[in-house]
Amino acid sequence: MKAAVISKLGYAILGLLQQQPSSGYALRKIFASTAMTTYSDSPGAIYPALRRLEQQGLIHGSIEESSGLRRRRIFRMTPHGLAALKKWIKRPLVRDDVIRGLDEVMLRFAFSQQAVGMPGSVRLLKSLLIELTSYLPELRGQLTAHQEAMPISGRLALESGVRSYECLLEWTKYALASYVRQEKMWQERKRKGATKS
Amino acid sequence: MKAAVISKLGYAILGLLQQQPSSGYALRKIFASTAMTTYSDSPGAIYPALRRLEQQGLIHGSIEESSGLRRRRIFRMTPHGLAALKKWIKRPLVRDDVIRGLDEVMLRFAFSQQAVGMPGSVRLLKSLLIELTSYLPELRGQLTAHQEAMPISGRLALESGVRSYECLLEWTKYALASYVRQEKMWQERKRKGATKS
DNA sequence: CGCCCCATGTAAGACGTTACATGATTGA
DNA sequence: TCAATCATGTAACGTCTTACATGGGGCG
Repeated sequence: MKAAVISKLGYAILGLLQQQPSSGYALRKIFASTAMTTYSDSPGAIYPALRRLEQQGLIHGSIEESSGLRRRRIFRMTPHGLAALKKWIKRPLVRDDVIRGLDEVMLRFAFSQQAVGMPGSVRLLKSLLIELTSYLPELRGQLTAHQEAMPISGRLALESGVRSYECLLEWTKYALASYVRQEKMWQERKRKGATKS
Repeated sequence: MKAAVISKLGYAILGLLQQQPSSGYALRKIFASTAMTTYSDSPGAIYPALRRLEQQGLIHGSIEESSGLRRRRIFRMTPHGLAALKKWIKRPLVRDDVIRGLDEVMLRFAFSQQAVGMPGSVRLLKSLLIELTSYLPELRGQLTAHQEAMPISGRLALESGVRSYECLLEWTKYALASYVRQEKMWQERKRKGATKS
């Protein structure tokens, strides 16, 4: 069995289709207009990506004739697609994900709640926390080690990297805290509901 | 005349060669071991990139026989290469650079001081400041607008984006301030030197 | 009628990834 | 002598970019 290889754009599409079935054009608009602008909205990227996903049996497009407009293909996620999405989100975080693929990690997190539930989101955050706390000192070390040999702009650029990771670490803690809060509220509601009934 | 198209990796190489002539292998080690790990250290990326740059006349490699090891090609930047690097760094910042190509902007800044001097670095920072201050409110607007419709993890992911831009804005101000400080010191030294002589 | 938006697609080309190939030198 | 490191390269493959093509529908 071939390990289904799916591009980042592919996962972004899968995640969006999980939220609701959409046409290629609707996806393009999402990529073009929302904060997901990091992903390509060009037809030359999206339509081939959709075809690949369909050939892998992860999504399925059906022609919708109802509206008077040109035929539109609405894509839906298949059970296989959902499984692939879950697997991707649950994949253990490694150092390399944090260094070279942070945007992909954030994408996984963004879709995590719907796909694997709150415990899954929390797991992802916790391993992100671990990776960040192990990587940051190393990066700071590079800064102090090389700062003599670098022009000011080089040092500042490196500092910007350190800062952005520090910022992300803060966010991770904040996100975890808000999940804890959420869970407490949920428990509370459950308790109240139990006493009432 | 063809507009020399240079990839991000190409510019990264140009910038490093500006600092000092290096072999392909040395460049690979830099990409593999320093904070520049975002750029590929695979030979399949670097050697073709070097060849392209050489064909465009931006760098020139000369075989160094001296050491007993296998022949090594040391690449040096040509005047054309320096011109291309400067042009790239001076290129006006647009919204899109900030949204889709922040890492490239940081790369430009990192090399700016050596290539175009402190005034060039400051110019880059100032336009980054402008773009960020115009983009951030828009991004925050998206957050408030869509937050009802998103799962918590989606909202948090978007918040992480907002925060990282806020963090970058802070850094930009900090970097600008340290250039101002630097300039003051420089003026100071000049004044003292003048009184002494 | 011309123009813009909806909506889908294809083709050429550039670039990076992965994997393989080569070969010399150093050290266990 | 076997493995690791230095050092350069090539080939197949996948994906994105850019640009073009097509065609219906609404609007001034």
